[in-house]
Amino acid sequence: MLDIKFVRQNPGAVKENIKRKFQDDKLTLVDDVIALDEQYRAALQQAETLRAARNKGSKEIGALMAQKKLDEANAKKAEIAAMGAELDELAALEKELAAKVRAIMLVLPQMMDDSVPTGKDDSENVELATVGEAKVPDFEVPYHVEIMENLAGVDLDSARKTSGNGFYYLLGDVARLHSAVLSYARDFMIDRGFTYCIPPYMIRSSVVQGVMSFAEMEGMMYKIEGEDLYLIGTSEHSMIGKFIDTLNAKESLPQRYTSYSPCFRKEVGAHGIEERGVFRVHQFEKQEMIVVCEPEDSPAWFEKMLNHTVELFESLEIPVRTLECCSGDLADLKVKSVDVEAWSPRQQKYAFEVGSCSNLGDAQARRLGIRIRGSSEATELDRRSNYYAHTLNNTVAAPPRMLIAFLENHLQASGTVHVPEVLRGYMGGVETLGEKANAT
RNA sequence: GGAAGCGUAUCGAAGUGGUCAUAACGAGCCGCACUCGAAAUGCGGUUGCCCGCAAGGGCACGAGAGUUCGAAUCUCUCCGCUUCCGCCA
Repeated sequence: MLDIKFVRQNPGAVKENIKRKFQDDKLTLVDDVIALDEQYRAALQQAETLRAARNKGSKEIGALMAQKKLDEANAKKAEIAAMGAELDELAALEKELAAKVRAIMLVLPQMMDDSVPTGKDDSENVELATVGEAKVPDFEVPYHVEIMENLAGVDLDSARKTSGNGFYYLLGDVARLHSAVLSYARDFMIDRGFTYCIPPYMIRSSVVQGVMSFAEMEGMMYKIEGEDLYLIGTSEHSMIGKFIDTLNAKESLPQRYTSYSPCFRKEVGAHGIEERGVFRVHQFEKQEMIVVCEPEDSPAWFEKMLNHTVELFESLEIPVRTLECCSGDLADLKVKSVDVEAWSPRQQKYAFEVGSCSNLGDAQARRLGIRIRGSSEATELDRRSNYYAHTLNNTVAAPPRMLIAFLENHLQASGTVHVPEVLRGYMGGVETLGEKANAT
């Protein structure tokens, strides 16, 4: 959400930002909201003037009552009661206008970073870098479900019966690999100064509305029947929500967490839920990182966080590329976003989106009330009022999707799967998966 | 899940329909004084949001709604906390 003052003062820039996102239908909203805001402030002023008069009168009644001047008090009461209707009307108008302004403000996209390339949709995202050697094997790499089945590592038939499409049973070495990757990712981030956290997996609607746009909420979030609770789509939701309505001391920033959680997503409208396998599923697990920081520090944190993920994949010997989200593909709350895509030896392209690093600027902070206490320097001139923090989030590792990339890239011609050095400690020292199966 | 109690500033806590919310009282924190320095003591300061160029005004006592000329105070709903009971990993 933007600052209404910013919109008022920079309508041109706001419109330009909307155009760059190819959301021309929202252009008229800018002038609409400025006009509504003006009406709102006028109504507010009128209502406040009336309230001031009422407060003053009520105080006088109190004084009269104390002096036992009942007649005068009653006369005053009638006088103020007469103002009641007008005040009610103005209060209703004020409320209505405020709601209208907010409704539009929630729909206006966040101002993007200048560095975001202009483009209509995901086809115009821009490759930034490739890391690792993208290999094309000299044998045929099967579909990931087949690789997993060869390791006796997945049971989709049973999952369809118990839960439906988009769910899975992971078994044996594949399940262990799943846990190993998460544990390794956790420690990888702890080593980089992030605090490990296990958050609530359900959150209230007020928090949901703070961390994402309405459209996202509809398409992603599972609601618990009869409760004001939603299953989280990512631990980012709980982790940013953790800071709701806080006024933070400068010294307490940056806040850096790496959080683990299962993630639940409806994937409404996502064509791909029909995709066979575990690429797009209703339930997965994720090691995440989030940062709450000073506004001026968010671009630097963005780079650092992105590098962490790239380095993690490098250490797992999985080639990746970074792909900058273009303006049209960038979610409305985001200032900037870069995806990490893993190499698919089977498809011979970077096919797997395994991470997404985003700078939300003050969008979530403004919705949730995450503020920083301004300097309290003695002199008035140095005194800086309180201001909104910036929030960022990024994937560390999200299996089982990332296991697809893992298995494809580490599959050997023999059908076994190579376990990279860094993961062996989490796999009981195993260097190769599938050897026993081959032997028998 | 049942019962009772509670939710006021950084913390403890008073206020139970108006003259106490720039929130009593106590503590903490910051500054100053005293001191060689410190402790102790004394004095001063110390919530946030909104409108406004300003003067000023409005709002907030967990959240929301209601009663009233007027609500921290009365009523209702919700959220949270504490204690006891029940249940449970």
